[in-house]
Amino acid sequence: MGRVKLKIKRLENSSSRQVTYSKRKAGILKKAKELSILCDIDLLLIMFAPNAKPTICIGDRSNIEKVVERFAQVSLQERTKRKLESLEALKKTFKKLDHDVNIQEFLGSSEESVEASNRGLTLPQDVSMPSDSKYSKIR
Amino acid sequence: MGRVKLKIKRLENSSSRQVTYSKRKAGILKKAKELSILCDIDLLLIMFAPNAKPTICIGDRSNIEKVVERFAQVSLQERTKRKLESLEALKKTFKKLDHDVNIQEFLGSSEESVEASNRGLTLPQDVSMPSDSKYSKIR
DNA sequence: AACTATTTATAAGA
DNA sequence: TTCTTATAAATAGTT
Repeated sequence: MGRVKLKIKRLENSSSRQVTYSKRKAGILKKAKELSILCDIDLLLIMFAPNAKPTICIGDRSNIEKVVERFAQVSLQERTKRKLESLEALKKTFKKLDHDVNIQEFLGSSEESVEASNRGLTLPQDVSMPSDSKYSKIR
Repeated sequence: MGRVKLKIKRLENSSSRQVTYSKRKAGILKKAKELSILCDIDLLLIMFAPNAKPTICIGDRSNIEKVVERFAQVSLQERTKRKLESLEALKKTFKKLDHDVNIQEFLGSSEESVEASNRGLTLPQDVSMPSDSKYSKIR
């Protein structure tokens, strides 16, 4: 939205990146809060901008620890599956809602991974954290 | 957006709540992904709808465990502060972007809590989880 | 699942 | 940073 259509790729100009972050952060916080109220859901949104304090938003239904606990209850395999499902949903959304398609490069192809996940196979190494580990432990 | 302006309160009709959740979930996932790409930030969004599988979205910059770990690194006091800051930002946003004000009831008054948090005092009981606890432990 | 009238978010500019 | 405004995008109710 705005005077021109924005290409969805990293904004290279540092100051416009900052300005865009401020505006869009406010927008997504609003959306998150509205969604949690309208649809009565638990929700957690965390944003870590470089050189900035983290921004944390939770739904009205619960406190942040409860949401993190619920997340921790989700098994590694399940988490991977959910992430891939969201990716698939995103692809659909970008196809439907966008006139443009250039963001789809970022989404990549994950059909194989989804299948693998459904069979419980070939989980990527970089998400192989046991579901009962201490998240606070630095690796 | 839409034919009429929606009041931001729990949708009591179960089926319209479902429909709204589907639509807005897709919208916020898209927003989250765009923000993470445009502004190059770590981001985690989790939504738990009743009777539905959790929806998980992460930014392009990192894997989900990294984001949770970073969150775990944030101290209890800091987390409380960040949440309250987001609340304040939300209030501003709703004042600016909305013509309506009825959501502000939900946001409540937290100025006192922010001050208390700044002094490191009177943290609410319901967020009093030690930062080094295991999140996976059920309470 | 689609459509479309409207509201809402936001990119650029002041 | 804050406000304004033109325009793009999201979405509520409808089909």
